[in-house]
Order: sequence, then C-alpha cells, then structure tokens
Amino acid sequence: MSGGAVLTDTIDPASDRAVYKQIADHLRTAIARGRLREGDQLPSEARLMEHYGVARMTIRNALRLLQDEGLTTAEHGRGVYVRARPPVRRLASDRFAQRHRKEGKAAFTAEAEQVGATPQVDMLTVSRAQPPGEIAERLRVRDDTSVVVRSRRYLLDGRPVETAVSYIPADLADGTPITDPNPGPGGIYARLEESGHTLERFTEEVTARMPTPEETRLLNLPPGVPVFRLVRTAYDIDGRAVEVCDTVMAADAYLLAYDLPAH
Amino acid sequence: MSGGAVLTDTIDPASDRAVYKQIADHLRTAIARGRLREGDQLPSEARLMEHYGVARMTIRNALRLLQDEGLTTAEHGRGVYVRARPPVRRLASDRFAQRHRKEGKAAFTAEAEQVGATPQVDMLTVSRAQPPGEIAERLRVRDDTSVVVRSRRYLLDGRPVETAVSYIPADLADGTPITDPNPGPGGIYARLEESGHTLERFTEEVTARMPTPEETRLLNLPPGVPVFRLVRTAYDIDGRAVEVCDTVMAADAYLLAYDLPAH
DNA sequence: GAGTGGTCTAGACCACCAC
DNA sequence: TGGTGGTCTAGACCACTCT
Repeated sequence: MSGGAVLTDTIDPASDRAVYKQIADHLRTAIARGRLREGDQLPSEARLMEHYGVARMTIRNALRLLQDEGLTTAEHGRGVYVRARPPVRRLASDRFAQRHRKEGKAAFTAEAEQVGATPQVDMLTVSRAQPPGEIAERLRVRDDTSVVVRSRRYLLDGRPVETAVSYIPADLADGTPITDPNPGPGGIYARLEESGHTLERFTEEVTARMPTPEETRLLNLPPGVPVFRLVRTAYDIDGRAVEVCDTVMAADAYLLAYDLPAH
Repeated sequence: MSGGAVLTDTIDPASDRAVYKQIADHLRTAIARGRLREGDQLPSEARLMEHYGVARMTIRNALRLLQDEGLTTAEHGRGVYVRARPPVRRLASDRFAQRHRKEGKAAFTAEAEQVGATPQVDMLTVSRAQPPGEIAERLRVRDDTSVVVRSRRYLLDGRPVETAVSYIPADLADGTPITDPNPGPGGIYARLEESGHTLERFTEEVTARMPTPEETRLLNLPPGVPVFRLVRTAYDIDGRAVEVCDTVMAADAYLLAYDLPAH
C-alpha cells in the first residue's frame, strides 16, 4: 500500500530519454514535491516493476541514480528510503580562537557540548614518522624530518563524523604531553603555547571529493555522500608552521563558515 | 593488447566479498600503483569478461564502482579511461580584497588572467524578484522585499566551472549599472562602494554534495564529481548585508583557501 | 515464511566512435 | 565495419529483516 500515491506517472517508451532515467525523474519529482518525505519508504522494486511494466534491472538502474545523487538509501531486507539529512555541524571561523582554548577543552569537545551532543574520540594512535611530501611542504621541513603523528576519529552521539591526522615536528612535541595519547586540557594547541609557541594564525585548505572505500568504512558513509578534506596549518607568532592537521569529514554533516575582511 | 599488463590478478569465488567488488579492487589498485595512469584506457568490458570469466553485468558493476568514486570516466563508443584531474583553481581568502577590485576587474576575470586562462561569462540574466527564504534571511530583509537577481555561468578556456546567482536589495541596485547586464569595471562591488556602501567584510558558507541533474548539465559534470555550494554575504561598514551570492562549483576544479586569526 | 534488496547469468539490440 | 559502452530483458539464487 505504502507509496501507492506516488505511482501516478507513466513512461514514454518512444522518448529519447532512457526508461530508467524517466522512472528516476518521476521518483525524484515525488521527493522534491514532498509526496515522498525524509524517511519515507519508496515502493519496492517488485512494485515498481509491476507499475512500469519493465524488468528489474531497469528499476534498479533508476534507483541507483537516486542513490548516487544522495537522495535515497537502500537497506538490505528492509527497503529503499528517502535519505534523512543528518543535523549539520556549523564550523565557525573562530572555532580555534584562543578564548575557546582557554576554557580547557579541545575544539571538538567544546563545540559538541555546546550543541548538546556527546563527543567521543576513538582509534587514537600516536606515532613517530616522516611526513608525506604534501605535509612536509606545509610544515616547511624536509620530508625526512621526524614528526609526531596523532591520528584519531571523532564521533558525535556514537556516529563517526570525522577523521583527523595531526603532524607536529618532533622537536616541538618531544618533552611535552603532545607525545602522549592524552595531551591534557586544551589539547595540543594549549601545549604548544605553553612551550612558547603562541599561535598567531591558521590556514585552511578545503577540497571535496567522493570517499575512498577506506573512508567509506571509517565514517560509515552511505553512497552518494562526498567528503570534505580540510588541511589546517597552524603558525606561531614567529611565522613558523607548528602543526598540520589533515581531516576528512562526511560532507552531509558539515557547514564550513568563514569570515573574510574586505581590505 | 593495451592494458594487458594490468590483468594479473584473479578473483576468489569462494570469498565473502562480491566478485564485482574484488574486480573493482584490482582495477583500483592498478590505478593507485600507477600501472594505470591518468588518461590511460582500461581494458574493455569484453576483455574483462574474458579475463575474469564472468558475465557482463558483473564487469559493469565493477566499473560503476570506480566511476562513482570519481576514478574513471566512460566514453560511449571509445572506452573507459582513468579520469584526468583538471587543473585546480585555488581561491585565496583575499580574492575579494579591495586592492584587487581597484584594478578595474571583477574577481573572476582578474584571477583567470593571472593564471593565463581565458575567462568567459555566459547565460547572464538580470531580473527582479523576491528572494528565496534562505537568501532573505542572510540579507536580513523580509522575503517579500524586491531584490535584483543577477545569474550567470563562468567558463575557463571554454569549460564551465561555476554558476553564480547574486541577490542585491533593489533599493541599493536601482539607479546604478547593477541592474544592467554589464555592471562596468570592477563589477557590482565597485558600484556598491561608489554609492557609499564601502565593503567591510564577507562571510562564506561552504557545503558539498552531489550535483542535481540540472547542475550536472550546466557544469558538464562527469559522474563521481561532487559540487561545492558557496554562499557569500557581503557587508558594508554599517554592518548592512548588501549582497548574497549563491555559487555552485565543480569540486574537482577548486581548492578553497582561508586564513583564520588565532585570537 | 514472506518480502526486501544484493549478486550474477546469458543473452539481445542500440548508439557512438574510429578506421 | 568492427569495437566500444548504453540499455533492457527474464530469469536465478542468496542474504537480510521482520513477524
């Protein structure tokens, strides 16, 4: 019964447009017009086959189009549903401002608690290695320089939303809690400032692409959701690059906000 | 013969992992390892069927995975190729700084010429309308306020890379060339400043998602490429929002760079 | 057990491209 | 004209979910 009302259109076999695209158009329109809402179940493949009088692969091709556009998700054994948009985290451009750091919380934790979500960090590893070329360039060090690598995954209310890998030159990290899994209150930025490297500015470089299979697994991403890659470089007041943080975020869960002066 | 060297692996039918995923893994590895480089042609579907001893749909499912990841593009009648990454435009955070504006060029034109590319604008329309709710909020006007809507598409060396729609409150635009298709040297920001609305700052809000079919058409996007949506709001020195610009960009062609102060 | 989507086969015809 | 990918059919068996 469910969804019967959305099956009102018929296809035109004489049209130049492929049948599966016409079917996808119908379903897409039904979603756009609100005849199918977030969380609603689409008619089953069997029902769509019957309604349009086509083979199963034709229906599956149509459904795949919608999935690739990020409009629907298929759940094995249950059905195909209109994708529910997750709540969006707005990352403001002052999120690394010193005043936040002084409250003794790392950026992610502070933000999460502000919106009433439960933050969590897992898969935390700390190691020592030589930085990838791309990272070495940003740190302005040779790529055989030793750096401390801090890798971790962030979760909100149990859902993984972001992976991050920080690279800190070993000469800055050694002898501080930065080499410990838990770097202490305020995070590694607080430790860097304590050892005399007062932070002056950050740069962020943002790109977007489809996830690798590895990222799909780590972030538990459904098909049709791209990722942001954000590479942040922290500079101290002497202009030295003291950290590079390479993060990958589920794009449907984030809005990045920036302030730009006009002069 | 081409690509024969990449067909070295065999599949394990007893594995839990679907055959088409195993085949995709092989090809993905061949690309990652450089056995297949940008622009190289993959073995044809027929050749892959023969090599792996599977049906055509199994091969096509494998190729679709790679395409959805943005690794390959299929060209009808020619073959499947490793996607060539287009040159990336780096958008620096000072791109709307006044000093650039004073040279008499609009931002896009100035930038393009700097990198030796030929800029072009088409599909330019100027109209008067009421703003969408989302835009009205950012302009801090009622959504029945009249705004001038400037819509256009930007191309670099003939390739469409960006669509943009600007909304300017009618009381600011009327009586200026902002209501003309060609707003004159320096673009609409120069005109706004001439009429007393010196710009102080911008905010940019960045999200990423898969394109709609309409966007796919306008930007001539291959499958597996997401889009950036960037909504920029311009504020004058009185704190008034004087323009909102809603842009959609092919994500594989852009890197967004921002500077953030640490205090 | 009934219903759902996931995988796979073995064909067919078509549209597009290069030679 | 031959090779390429694009669309479509008509089945089969499987894995998963819910009752």
